[in-house]
Amino acid sequence: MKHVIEQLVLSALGKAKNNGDLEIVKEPEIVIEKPKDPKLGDFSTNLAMTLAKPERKNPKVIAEVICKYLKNGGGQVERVEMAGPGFINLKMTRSFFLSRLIQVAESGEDFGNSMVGRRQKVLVEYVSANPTGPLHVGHGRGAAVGNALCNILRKAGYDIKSEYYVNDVGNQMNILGRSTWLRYREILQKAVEFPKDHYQGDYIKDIAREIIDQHGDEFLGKSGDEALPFFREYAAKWVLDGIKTDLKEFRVEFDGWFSEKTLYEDDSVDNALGWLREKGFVYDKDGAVWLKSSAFQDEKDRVIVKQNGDRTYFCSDIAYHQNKIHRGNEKLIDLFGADHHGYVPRIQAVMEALGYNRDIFKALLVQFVSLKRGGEKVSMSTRSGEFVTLKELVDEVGVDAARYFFLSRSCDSHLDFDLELAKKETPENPVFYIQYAHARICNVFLTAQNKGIAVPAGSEVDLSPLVEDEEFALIKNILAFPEVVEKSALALEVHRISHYLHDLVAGFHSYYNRHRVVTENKSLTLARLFLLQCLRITIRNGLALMGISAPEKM
RNA sequence: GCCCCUGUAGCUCAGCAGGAUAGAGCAACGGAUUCCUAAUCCGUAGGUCACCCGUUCGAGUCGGGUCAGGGGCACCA
Repeated sequence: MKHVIEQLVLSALGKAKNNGDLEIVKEPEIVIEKPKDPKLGDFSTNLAMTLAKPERKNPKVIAEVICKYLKNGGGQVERVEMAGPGFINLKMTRSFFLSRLIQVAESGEDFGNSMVGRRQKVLVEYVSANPTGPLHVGHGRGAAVGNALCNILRKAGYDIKSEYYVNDVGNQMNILGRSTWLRYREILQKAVEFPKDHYQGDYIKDIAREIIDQHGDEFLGKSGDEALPFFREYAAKWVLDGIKTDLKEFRVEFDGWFSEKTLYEDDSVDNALGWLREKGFVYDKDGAVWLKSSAFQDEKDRVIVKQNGDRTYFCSDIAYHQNKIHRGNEKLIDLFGADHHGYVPRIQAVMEALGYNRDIFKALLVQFVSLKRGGEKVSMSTRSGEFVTLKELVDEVGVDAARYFFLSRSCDSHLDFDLELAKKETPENPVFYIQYAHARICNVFLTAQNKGIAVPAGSEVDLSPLVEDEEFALIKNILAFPEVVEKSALALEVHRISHYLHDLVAGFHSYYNRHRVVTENKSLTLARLFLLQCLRITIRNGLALMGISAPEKM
C-alpha cells in the first residue's frame, strides 16, 4: 500500500520539477510512514525535510509546493497538508482503502505475498545441532526462528531452501559411540569407568538398553575396536532420528539434511583445501595447516588440519559453504546460537578467501533462552545432562505457545520463557489472545450461517455501509500486512509478525465489543462479514508464517 | 585484556532507515456480560529511554566513553 503512496509522491515531485518549482538534482528516496496521531492523516512523508538541504530552501516552503501537486493527484487523495516542521500528511479517500480491501479476499492465502525477494535464491541453514543428544530449548528457539524466517522470506518473494547440517563425523561421534558402549557394558554388570568428557545424559542408557533388547550381550565378547563402529552408527542414527521426530513434532521441516560425511567422501574438503592452498591462503606451521583468515578481517589465523592429521570442524565447514554456493545459492543465511558468534568472522573470511563477496553470507545470532517457572529460574547446565529438552518443553506447553514465545522477541534479546504463563489458557497468554480472535470470527460466521447469511464474495459486496472509524482503522491495519512481511524479511526480524498480529487483533476485539456484526440490517451485515473475512485471512496468514495454528473453535 | 548481545513503566518486551506528545502486554486499581464466545472490552495510574560527551533543524534511535547483566575468545563442535 505504501508503494502506491510512494508513486503518488514521486509523480508529484516530477511535476514540480517540470514546472521549475523544484530543482531535484538527485532523485530522493521516498519514505512513507504513518503519522503517530491518525487524525493527522493516513500517511506522511518527511520528504520536504530531507530535500531542504539539496534544494537550499526552507522545508516548509518545499512541503507547500509538493502539497500543491499532490492535491491534483487522482481521486484517491482526500486531503493533503503540511504540518509541523515540514511533514506532508496525506489523507486518502474511503474508496482508496475499500477497493484494496476487496483484493485481500481475492488473494486469500496469497495475501501478504510480495516480490521484494525477486526470486533470489537463498539457503537458510539452521538448528544444525550435533547429533550427539536431544535438542534442548535453545535449539528450539533457533528452530522456530529459522523456520518462521524461511516462511517469511518465501512470502516476500525469495526462493528459499532450508537445510540442517549434520555433523556426522569427527571425534564427538566416536565419543557418542564409546559412551553408548560403556553404558552397554555397565548395564550388563561389567565394571566401567565412565569418563567425564563422555555424554552423561540418560538417553545414552536408553540407547544401550535398546541394543541389549535387540542384540543381547553379543558385543560383550568383542573388543572395543570391533564393537565401537556398530555402537557409533547405532547411537548416531538413534539420536538423529530423535532430533528429526522432535522437529517434526515442532512443525519444523527441512528441504535437506546435509551430511558432513559426504563432503569427505566426494573429496569436497580436499578440493577446497587444495584450492585455498593454490591461492596461497593456507600455510603449514607447528605441524598443522592454517588458514590465513586474518588476511580477511578475522582476528587470527585458524587451524584447519590438526597436528594429528584430523581436519577440524571449520575445515569441512569451508567445503560446505563452498558447496552451498556451487549449488546456485546467491545468498547464505546461517542461524547460530549466540555462543557461536566468534565463528562468524571466520565464515566471512572463508567467503572472501573463496573469492566471493563477504556480504552474501549473513549470520543470524539467536540469543539464549532462560526458562522460568513462576519467578524461579530453571537451571540448565549442559553438563551432567541436566537440561530441558525441546520435547519436554513442547509436552508441557504445546507447540503453539512454544513457537509464539520463541518468535515474539527480537533474536538479539535474551529470552525469558515463563513456562507458567505459556501454559495458561487465560487472557494473560498472548497466544490465546490472537487465536481467540480467529475463533471468534469463525463463530460470527457460524452465527450468520445459521441465519442463512453467507460471507459475500468481493465481487458482489457493497462496502459503503462501512463508515465507522474503528472499521477503517482495522482496514488500514489489514492492508499494512504485506509491508510488515516485507520489512520483516528485509530486516530478517521474525518478531515483527507477532507484534503486528497482536496489535491487529486488539483492534478487532475492541471493535467486536462495540459493534454487532450480524444484525437485522442486511447490507451492513454483509459488509461487516466481508471485513471480518479479510481480517481472518490476515490473521491466518500471519499465524501460518509463525507456524501457529488458527483454531476455528476454542 | 579483546570481541558480540542487552540495558526503555513494578515485570516481560516493542519502538519500523534519527522525526511530531515514548508504546503494548502482564501485574495494580475502578468499571462493562438480557446482546454474534467475558480466553473479551472500557477507564485510571505508572518513565531522568542506565550514565556522560558529541554529531544536527531534530537523538530512545547515530558516534565515542563509563557502568551493569549475559555470552564468547581451542589443533571442541
